[in-house]
Order: sequence, then C-alpha cells, then structure tokens
Amino acid sequence: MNISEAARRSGLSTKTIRYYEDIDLIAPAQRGDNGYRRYDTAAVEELHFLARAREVGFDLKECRQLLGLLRDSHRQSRHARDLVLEKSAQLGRRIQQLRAMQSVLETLAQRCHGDEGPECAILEDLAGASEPVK
Amino acid sequence: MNISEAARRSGLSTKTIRYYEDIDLIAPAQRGDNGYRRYDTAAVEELHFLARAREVGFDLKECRQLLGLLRDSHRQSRHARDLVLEKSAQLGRRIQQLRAMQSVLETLAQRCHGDEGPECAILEDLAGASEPVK
DNA sequence: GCTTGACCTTCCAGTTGATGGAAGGTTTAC
DNA sequence: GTAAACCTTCCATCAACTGGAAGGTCAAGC
Repeated sequence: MNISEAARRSGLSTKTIRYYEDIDLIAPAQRGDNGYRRYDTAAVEELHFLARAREVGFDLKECRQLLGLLRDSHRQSRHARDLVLEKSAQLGRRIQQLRAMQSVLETLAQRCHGDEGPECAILEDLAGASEPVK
Repeated sequence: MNISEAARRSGLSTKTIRYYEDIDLIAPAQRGDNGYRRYDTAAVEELHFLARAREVGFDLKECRQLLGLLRDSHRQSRHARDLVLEKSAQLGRRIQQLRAMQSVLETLAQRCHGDEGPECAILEDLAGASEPVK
C-alpha cells in the first residue's frame, strides 16, 4: 500500500511517517518502480505502535527504545515496564505542576472583580512580589 | 542596574530578557555609554510580571495581552479575568488529558510481568489494535 | 601597566515534533 | 487529453528559549 493508506491505518499523518523515516526512527520504506514508498502490514504495525506510544506520552527518544524492545526477541519485559512506570511518574509530576498553576489562577480570578473598571487584583498580584528579593 | 542584576531580581535569565526585547515583548532597554543595557525598577517590575505570568501558564502571545492590560489605565478588569479563567480551563483540559494517558500507562504496567522474560503485555498492547480499521 | 575574571555585546545554530507549502512527477478515471 | 488525487523532495515555520562563539568592557590586584 502507499503512504496515505499506511497513514490511515496507523493513525499517523503522511508527513509524520516521512518525518520518522527521515530521522531514522523507522527503516526506509521500500519503493515501487515509480519511486513511491510501499508499506506492508508489518511496517504499518510498527507505525501504529509509534502512534500509540506517542499518544500515551512517550517522546521520540523513548519511542526509539520501545521499538528496540519490540524488535528484540531476547528483551526483558522488565525494561518495558520500567519505561512505562517512569513515564507514568513523569506525567504525575507534570499533573501536579499544572494543578498548582491552576490553583494560582483560580485564586487570582476570585480576587478580581472582573467588571468594567481598571482596578484588577490579577494584574496587581502578577506584578507584585512572588518571592522576596534574596 | 545591568542585565544580570535585572535577571536576578525578575526571575528571568539574561538570555530570556534579551530574547523578550528581541521579539518586542518589552521595550528596548536603555543603554549606558558602554552600550550595556540598563534597567530601572519599573523595567524590572515588568520583567517580573512576565516571569510570573509565564509561571502560571500564559504563553508569550497572552503575556503580550496581559502586559497591554497592565499598561492601560483605562483597562477593564473583566478582560484580565477572562484571560485567567480561560487559561485555567485550558489547564484543566490538559490535566484531564494527562490523567487519561497516565491511566493507560498504569493499566499497561499492571498487565506486564516485568521480569527477565521477553513476553510483555505492554509491547503487545501498544502494538495491538487501539481502534479498528474503519 | 598588565593580567585575570566577570561582566557585557551580537549573531548564529540547535532543541522537539512535527506541519505547511512550493514545485514538480504519477496514476487513474472519464 | 485533462483533471483530480496521488506521490516525491526540499525548505521554512512554529514556541520559547538555550548554548556557544567571537569579541568588547570593567574592576581588582600585583
């Protein structure tokens, strides 16, 4: 199949597939007589694997590791598990960060009248001291 | 004061301050006879405002709007409040996304032995169908 | 007067993970 | 024959910086 069909089946865009080939994340696709890339189901499965891994938060460097494991019949499942657990922890930390930011925003919004006047607790607070000058 | 002192007080790096000037987020700094940038407390306050706004999740485009409000004595506090509430909602959506990703990862981790063997539910799941081919 | 180190300057390149678009070749259907 | 829908490569762009090179300035100490 051609690249657009592979894209449809894998959940990646054609641009992204070419990009992944470009950065050697995947092997160069086979080519037809016309120079078009050709994909078999094995190739599409790899692309789909990448799409899924990206969806759950792995970056391309980590995807590379995961692909390495996927292809390695002598792998240890422990390695995959470690990657997943670390990524989950990372997401947890990021979520905490975003929550903290959100709670600051909520507090700011509460303290602001939000009317037609220029007096605004939000702007005052953002302008004011967050940490004292050390 | 010179740029490094302004950086220390505002919480931005010198690189970032120059960058903000470069993209016209802030007005060009005054210059001393030696060509060095010079900052007064008003300038530092603006830098600090930016640092705080970035910390709570505003992007530079939004920071530009916030700065506009900060400088405008005829502003309506409603505008600032709207920006804050929208940003909070945005963070909320992002948090939900990350949580969903995390929960997928947790499920994957649970289903994997995580031992020395090659059999791995994680890799199988990521490789397997997420959505049927339509 | 000279050196050393800590400043400062500009400019260019790289990061991440794509995406948009131009210019042009191919295929398919009518 | 021609139009639409593919495909190709290559180059530019996005956000928000950061790193580093090459070079000017300044203050302290000898």
